[in-house]
Amino acid sequence: MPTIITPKPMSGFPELLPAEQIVFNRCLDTVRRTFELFGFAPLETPAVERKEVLTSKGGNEKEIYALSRLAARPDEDASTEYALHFDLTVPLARYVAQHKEKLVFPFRRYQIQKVWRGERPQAGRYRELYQCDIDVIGRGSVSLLADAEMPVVIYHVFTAMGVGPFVVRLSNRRLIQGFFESLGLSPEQITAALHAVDDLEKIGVDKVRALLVDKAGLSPDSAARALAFIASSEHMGTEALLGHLASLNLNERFNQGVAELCSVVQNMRSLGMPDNAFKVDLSIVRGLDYYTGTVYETRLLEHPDLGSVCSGGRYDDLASYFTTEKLPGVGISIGLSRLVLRLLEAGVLKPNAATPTQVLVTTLDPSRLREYLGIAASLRAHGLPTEVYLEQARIGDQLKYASRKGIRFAVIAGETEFAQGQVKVKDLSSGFEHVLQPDQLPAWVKEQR
RNA sequence: GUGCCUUUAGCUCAAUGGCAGAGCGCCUGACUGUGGCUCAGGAGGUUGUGGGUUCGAGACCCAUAAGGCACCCCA
Repeated sequence: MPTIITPKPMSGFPELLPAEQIVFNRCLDTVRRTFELFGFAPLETPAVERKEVLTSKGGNEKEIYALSRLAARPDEDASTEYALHFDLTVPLARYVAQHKEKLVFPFRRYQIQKVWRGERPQAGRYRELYQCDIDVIGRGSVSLLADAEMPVVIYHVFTAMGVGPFVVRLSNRRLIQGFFESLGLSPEQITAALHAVDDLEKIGVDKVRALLVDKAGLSPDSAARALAFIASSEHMGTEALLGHLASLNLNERFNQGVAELCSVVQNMRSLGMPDNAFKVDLSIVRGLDYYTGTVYETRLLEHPDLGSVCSGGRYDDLASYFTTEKLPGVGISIGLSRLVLRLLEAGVLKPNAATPTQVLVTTLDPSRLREYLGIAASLRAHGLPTEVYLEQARIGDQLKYASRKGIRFAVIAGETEFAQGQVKVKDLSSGFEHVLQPDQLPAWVKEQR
């Protein structure tokens, strides 16, 4: 008796049943199709990078999975110089720096791949997950119009995916930096203050106030003014808010941030972004210091606990670790695994079939196999995913098979039908049966939808 | 890496320290050319693992593993 290895789930490495996987893949398709609709080109980089590439940004090495061989001779090292990528931005930076003479700029690419993170899994945090990124990267500069495109792409993705109501919240780091500058803060203080503001939603106003005073060194008065400034975006409409910001005229940096924000909002609207799908929110700063201008976060209104399901922003220099050439850009990223798995749990996205098969050709009479296979071939030739029931079983079991898998149509043909040169097709969702000429079958099935 | 909680049938969960159960799912039949619905029946368990206390442990104690949650982190 061989030793049985008990199969068990691996925490943080999600896997799905077919019905759910179909939903997930449909979402992947939607993302891909929409990215291409906006002219982003596909890119896939290896699952691994050299360790030195991955740690170039001073990343958290604890959370990087390194690649090693399971066994090595005593005199050799089983470890390799490779490690699994933990996001798609670092690989992109390496890729663009490496291939920049062959790429056409502005470089618009999308990338949909798994990434791996060595963190302790918890709700909505996985160790293996899909990221879907788009970026527009320039040599020297990139139009601010690209900043306006990002939320519009996301709007199209989420709308097509059917995730329910959502809002892309956006702000501008230059603006908020300018504001803190006007309070007399040093660059270091500003960085600390931005990190504090980033935590606003998570830890609440009072704790952020304390952070601003203790960590960023603001006076209680300045902290109060900062929080009031940020809160001002909460209840103001977009127009009123932008007008208000423009009237403040705090300093050059602030004014530039305001002007950028106004331009982005205006161009988003021209691109068809409806007002209820976005909101200017000054509490959005992103924790990452490499964002320099526009920043985005997206949340689902009916699932606020999910946090941001899609975020990004503008950066001055993508690949400073890999080239001296300045490559600014703007990008946004969807954490698809967290999003889709959660929406499946919540019932927002519903699986409805465990197979792509739309028509099952039953094999009522094994001696008619040639006819059955022919019917299937004809359905497939018309683009209808079709399966033939291959085992020997009673018709009841064959229909049960179709029913359990969520196959909608069953073709049933036996002595009676063949005698008339016809076939019967049954709609399992309604129980309705229809008898017709075999050559009419594909068209009939297509009509039913 | 730290803390808290959990672990009983495929799944969700019951069971005063005293016969291990239910619902759902699965299988069979009612139904030899018709799935779902209904009805009848059936299979399925070393109660995560190892030790201890006890006449007796699924329950109490210790250890351990796995899972969940929070912290940390989130490029």
